[in-house]
Amino acid sequence: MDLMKVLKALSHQNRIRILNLLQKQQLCVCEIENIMQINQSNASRHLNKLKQAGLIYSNQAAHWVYYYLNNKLIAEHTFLNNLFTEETLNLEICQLDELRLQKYNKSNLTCVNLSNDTSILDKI
Amino acid sequence: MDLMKVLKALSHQNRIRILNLLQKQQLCVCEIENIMQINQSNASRHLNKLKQAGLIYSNQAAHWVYYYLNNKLIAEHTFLNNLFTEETLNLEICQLDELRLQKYNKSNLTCVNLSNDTSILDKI
DNA sequence: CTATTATATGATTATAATCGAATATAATAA
DNA sequence: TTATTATATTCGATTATAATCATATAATAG
Repeated sequence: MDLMKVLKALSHQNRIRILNLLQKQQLCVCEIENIMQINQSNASRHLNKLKQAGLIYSNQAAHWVYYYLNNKLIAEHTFLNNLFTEETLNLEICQLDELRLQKYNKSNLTCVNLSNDTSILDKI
Repeated sequence: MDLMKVLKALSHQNRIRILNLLQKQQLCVCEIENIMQINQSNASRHLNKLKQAGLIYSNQAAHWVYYYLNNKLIAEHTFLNNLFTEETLNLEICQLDELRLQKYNKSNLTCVNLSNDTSILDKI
């Protein structure tokens, strides 16, 4: 692990939000985009930075690229584990993200129809 | 604690080096400057950023301003404790810093005469 | 095949962070 | 008092990072 690269990857709020969401479940770019309410290229770029730092992996399924945590790395580096389990959720914005994630999970939205109707998430 | 502010403070190598050194003992600006072999304004600015993030405190004694870790904050946030006890020392540059700190401690140099003769540290 | 869609990337601009040199400030010593 | 010293800060320049828009790529559906 390149510690400085990881610490730099952790130094932006959007990336902390992404990592916090991925703790709950793997998500594809379009899901992250809509839950976090940021645009597509912004999401994609932050994901790439996290991937370059080794914090996440990706996995393509049809059109969609799913991102998920590198749990091995996190388990091997206690400070990462503690950061994600004890700290990130205290950020208000991360709490909002989780609310939107829950709402998304309870809805009938999926990657397939998400782009047609984001009104459920917009209201949060 | 402002998590994002702390994470941003942790995202620069010089600041990680400073925190790693302060784990061992409190140090004044001129000591940090010479041990890390960076210039005075660089040292002062990074120290200020760490102070603004709440990671360190300072204490003036005569001419000299000593900086020391906010151990309470670190104890209350396990990820910080783990970062400093398990990760930073793995950085080569931090190991070199510690060698220089040891050499400094064994020498007859102090804040008072440090500026006259830094040759001991230069050689490392 | 063509059309559509999700994601990545290029190009540009905007914003933020860092740096070294010089200066300001404040403490001390003479 | 004045001179000296340690640290903080200002300045201007540079570099790094981020954001947005447009386009490229690659997968799929029809």
